[in-house]
Amino acid sequence: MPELPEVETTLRGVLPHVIGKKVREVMVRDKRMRWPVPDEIHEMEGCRIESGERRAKYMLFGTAKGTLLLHLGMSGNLRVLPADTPFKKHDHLAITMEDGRQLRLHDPRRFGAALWIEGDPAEHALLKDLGPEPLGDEFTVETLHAACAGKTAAIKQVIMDAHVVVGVGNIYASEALFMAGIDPRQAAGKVTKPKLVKLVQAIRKVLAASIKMGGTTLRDFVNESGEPGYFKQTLRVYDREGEPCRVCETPVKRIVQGQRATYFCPKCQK
DNA sequence: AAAACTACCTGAGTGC
DNA sequence: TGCACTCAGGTAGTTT
Repeated sequence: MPELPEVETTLRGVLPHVIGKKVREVMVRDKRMRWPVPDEIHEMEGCRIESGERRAKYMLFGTAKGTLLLHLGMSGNLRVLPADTPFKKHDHLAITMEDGRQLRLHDPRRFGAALWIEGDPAEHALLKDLGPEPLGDEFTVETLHAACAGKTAAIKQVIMDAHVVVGVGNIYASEALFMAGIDPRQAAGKVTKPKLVKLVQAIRKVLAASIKMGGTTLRDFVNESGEPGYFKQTLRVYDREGEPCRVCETPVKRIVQGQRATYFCPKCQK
C-alpha cells in the first residue's frame, strides 16, 4: 500500500491529534510485525509527544524518553479513533492519548513495524544509511547522476533503491519514468543527463501531486480518518495494462522487473 | 561492489 | 461452494 505520499498523508492527518498530547496507554494486541514489537514501547506511556516527522516511509514520533518509529509496510494504515471503538482483526497496536482518542495501527500482512528508539533516530540502523528525501534539496540531478554512473541495473530498480533516493515505491517509479519519457528497462548508467534532469523533476512532481490528492488508493489504503486517496484516477500507466496511453493511445505494457510489476508506454518511453 | 533472489504474511480475485 | 493458484503498495537480509 503506502508509498511516500500515503505515509505523508497519514502523518499530516495524525499530527493534530498527537502533538503536545500525553500518551495514556500503549496496548500491543499482536507483537508479530516485521520485527517483534519491543516491550520498551511502553516507555512512552505518560510521555508527551513533542514531534512527528517522516523519514522515507517511516513515521517518527518524538518524546522526552525516546522515539516511536512506525512503518505501514504493504498493507498498513494508521487511524485516529475514539478509544472505545471495537477492535478489528489486525489492529495490532493501539496508543491511547490523554483525551480518549486512540491511534491504531492496522496491518493485515504484518510487513509494517512499530519500534522504540532510544537516542538519536538518525543513527538507528534502519535510518542511518538512507538516501536523500525526494522532495528535499539534497536530491538533485548531480546525486542521481552519480548514483547511476556505471550501473547496469535498470533505471527503475535504481530509483527504487533507498540508498539512492527514498520513498519512491512501485507505483510512483512507473509513473515518474513515464513522465520523464524513460524506458524503465534502460540501464541506469546509459540514461542521458537531460533525461535524468526530467526524471528528478518527474519524481518530485508526481509525489507532490499525489500528496495533494491524499495519496493513491489501489485497494485498501485509507488515511487517519478512514478515507481513501484520490490519486489513482490520475495515474498515467500504473495498473493500466492494455489500456491506451493517455498521450499516444498505444496500449500500456506490463512487464516484471525484480519480481515487481512495471507499467510503461512502449512508444512514449525510450 | 553490484545484482539477483529470498523471506516475511494475509486477503482478494480468478479459473476450474 | 470450494479448492488451487496468482497477485499485491515494502524492504532487510542472503546468495551469486
